[in-house]
Amino acid sequence: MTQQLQTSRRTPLNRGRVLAAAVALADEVGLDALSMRRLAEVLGVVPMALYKHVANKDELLDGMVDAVIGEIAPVASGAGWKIAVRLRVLSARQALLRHPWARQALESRTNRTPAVLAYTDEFIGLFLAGGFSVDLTHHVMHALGSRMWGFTQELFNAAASDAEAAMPPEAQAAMAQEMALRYPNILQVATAARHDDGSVVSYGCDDQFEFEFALDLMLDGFERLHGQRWSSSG
Amino acid sequence: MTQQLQTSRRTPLNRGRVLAAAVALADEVGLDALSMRRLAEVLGVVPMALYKHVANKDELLDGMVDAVIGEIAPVASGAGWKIAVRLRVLSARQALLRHPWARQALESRTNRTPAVLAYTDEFIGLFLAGGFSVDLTHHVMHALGSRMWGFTQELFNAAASDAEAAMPPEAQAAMAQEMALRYPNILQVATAARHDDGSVVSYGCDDQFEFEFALDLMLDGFERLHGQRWSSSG
DNA sequence: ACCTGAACACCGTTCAAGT
DNA sequence: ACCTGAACACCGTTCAAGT
Repeated sequence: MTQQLQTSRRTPLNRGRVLAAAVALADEVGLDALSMRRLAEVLGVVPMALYKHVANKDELLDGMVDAVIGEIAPVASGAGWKIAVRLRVLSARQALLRHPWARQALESRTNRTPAVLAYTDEFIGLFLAGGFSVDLTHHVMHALGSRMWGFTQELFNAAASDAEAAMPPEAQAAMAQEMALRYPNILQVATAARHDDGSVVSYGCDDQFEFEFALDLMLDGFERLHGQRWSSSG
Repeated sequence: MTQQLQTSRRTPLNRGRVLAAAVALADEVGLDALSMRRLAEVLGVVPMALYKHVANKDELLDGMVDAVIGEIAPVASGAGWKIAVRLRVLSARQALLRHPWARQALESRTNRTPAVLAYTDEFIGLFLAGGFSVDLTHHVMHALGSRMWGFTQELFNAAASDAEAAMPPEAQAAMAQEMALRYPNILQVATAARHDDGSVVSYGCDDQFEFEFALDLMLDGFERLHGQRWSSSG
């Protein structure tokens, strides 16, 4: 504690140290618990000291997002567009999975940082290099949306089924009965899909499988449209 | 002001009035500016008075989401699964477009309210009634994700291009030149796609077209898999 | 039964001052 | 050049008290 404070005093703050500490703190406590004041405390510094290195909290978040994007593997060379896009998306997914807060940060940002723009530009380049028209590429990018970053909005998040797992058995049974009565279709689909846990809702699915299922569905669709020289004007 | 306060005193608060006021306030000022304290002020009441009608802010947000879901048109009867799903999604989209904050609220929620579950259950029912296997329906629901609610994560949001539109012409020109040098692919795709405004980034697109393009791409994919009796196990 | 007042433990950020 | 202290204008929420 005192040790850390002294170390901090010795080596002065800089933008890189602030961002690295912010990423580490968010990894540990989540994005909602990341405050300027708490970050300052970790760095052994008074809150206002941070404002010499980042303009405000928004810029801090931008810097954190850029750091995560820096972890995405570069484009595979020599592969066809479909394989290259697939690898890039799955690599982005790995980086985002290492920093669970990054998805929320990416969603909340206005997102025009150089790293975001560079990633997007390279991504578009994969389709153009594959012979896609500018027109089709544009719609394809919209259709992919956040899937470009390796994530999508899931139906229900993990927190709910974690809470369910913590419930006493009789409460779980009562919930299952209630679900069966009121929401029979959900129960059917969820029960068929459950893998490791016995949750009533559709968590405990193989997220990676679901993600690739949807990604491949879209890529196959893009391939088909490209093959038939699809155009939005006709 | 005094008038409003007196009216509020006459008719006591109840959950419905609190929720209606919250929806109206969020419509007006956005979700980030919606605070318990500000809502109380609008209702001419002290902040703590709200806590007799909603347990906390999370429950308030759940109630607001439920109110928006209540605006979604009921399922079309007698149509095939593809048309019924399409109509339902586009109706949800209309409801969400009327309340721009609802998307953010829906994303942030743990989302297990009765209204969310009921909507999801009916939605799943459309595929099952269309003859989809439980297995395929499960993956299809994951693939749709938030598209079920009529929205998807866009690449860049409107705020950025609004800011750009407010920039002086020479600054816009400088930005275009910078984009051309650094991000030529983005510029190409964005320039080809611009409709009404002259923005350098990909806003000013026809959102409705883009949404339906992606939705139909997925529905066509689902139809194809269903037709070939696709199963995840083989 | 319903509402209030005061308080607690937080936020992000500005401003003037220190070294 | 970099950091600090005090302050401002906010949050959500608890608790004991009022009517």
